Amino acid sequence: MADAVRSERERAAHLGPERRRPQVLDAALALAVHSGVGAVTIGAVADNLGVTRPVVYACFRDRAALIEALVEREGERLLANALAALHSARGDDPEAVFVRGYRAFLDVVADCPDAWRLLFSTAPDPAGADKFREARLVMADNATRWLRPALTAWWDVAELDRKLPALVELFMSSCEAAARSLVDHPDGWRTQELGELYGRMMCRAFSAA
Amino acid sequence: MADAVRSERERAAHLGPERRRPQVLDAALALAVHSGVGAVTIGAVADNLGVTRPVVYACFRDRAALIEALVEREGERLLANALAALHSARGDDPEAVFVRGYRAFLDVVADCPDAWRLLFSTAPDPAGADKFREARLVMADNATRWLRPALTAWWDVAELDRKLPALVELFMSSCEAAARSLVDHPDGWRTQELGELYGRMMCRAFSAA
DNA sequence: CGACGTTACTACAGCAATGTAGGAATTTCC
DNA sequence: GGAAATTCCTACATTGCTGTAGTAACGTCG
Repeated sequence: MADAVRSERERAAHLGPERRRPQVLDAALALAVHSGVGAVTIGAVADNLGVTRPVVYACFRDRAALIEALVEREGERLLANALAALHSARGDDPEAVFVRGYRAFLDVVADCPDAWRLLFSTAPDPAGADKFREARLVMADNATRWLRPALTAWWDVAELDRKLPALVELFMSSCEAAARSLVDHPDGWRTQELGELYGRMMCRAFSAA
Repeated sequence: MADAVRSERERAAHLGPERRRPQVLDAALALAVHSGVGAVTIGAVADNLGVTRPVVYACFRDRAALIEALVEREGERLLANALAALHSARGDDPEAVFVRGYRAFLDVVADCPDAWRLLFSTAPDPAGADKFREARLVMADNATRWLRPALTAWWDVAELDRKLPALVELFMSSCEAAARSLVDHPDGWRTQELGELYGRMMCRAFSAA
């Protein structure tokens, strides 16, 4: 099938693979967020970009490579920001630290909500499934590294090693919940208030671990 | 393409659509849980069942109808059990109620983990997307109905109406986290212990809402 | 045992997406 | 201005899945 029956469209600019690649990823991200990773077909990306499919193939070997590159780019962007957020949350008063942490985290999500949606609220496609898992694992790993010393220092949690996986699971999920609250009802809450609510609540929760 | 090049397989039993239908749903569920809803193709279901595709089409009008029926069946199973679990969690002592609630909930998940996985940790397929949303909404709705009176009666939470969506989000996520802990690391925790941990923690969290 | 209704199988047509080859337009460089 | 390189487009072959038509096996009832 031709891309356009008798194209009305202007011939696309002569950018070349190097300069085209980021545009392709942007179009793919928009599609993935709006309609799920399954909707990221070469054809759909090309259409969205006002370009024909071979142009996309010039940027990425095949569909799998495109998805992987997308997950990698967004994962790195998110991870870098989230790490900075975690590192910014230090201090002596647990509740204050938790609140700062959730606030910083929510600022990150508010800053690049699509990266978050891609990695945490869409389907892990058979294509970049490994990349998805990897990106999420890295996040969980960093969460663990932040959580463990906090829990030992402040509350001396018993049997921490055994509980830790479950606690990390809860922590990650609370972050997802906070992010969803922000992303799905953007009018109701500012990051500051929402961060305070979640920080206060989850601080209490972990103090009872 | 023929279903088998020159079928070695025995001819399948003469069951007829009525008796075949539940088998088809079982096969579809196994596929969806193992490889995502996207992997639920008519052909894959038929193969998994040792049957040819037209047999599946005799049970369900098309792929969409199959997915919808699957989500509906599993959603109802889960909902009925989860409702019973919530209703079993009543009393005067908040922490005890929370613990009973999470325990009962985890028992439900342990009882039909695949139903849970299908609805909450797989991709909402473009096919039954509405059914997915609906099933999840019903669960959230029931959570809200349980949470609201508890929060007013025990802790007289300020601005409850405004906070409630965020609190429900957190509550649902905590349930997902608990379920994941159970399903992904089935050796580490029994439902009783895990329910107590989560119940204690989340009770504290909500008391600080 | 023989005819009829039910069930499953084989084979086909259609569609949508993948990935590729060769030709046309544009830019660059002399 | 003209050749060469780059980039994009049209067109095709292939694959995988959907949904359907016609045929062969099975079971049941007279």
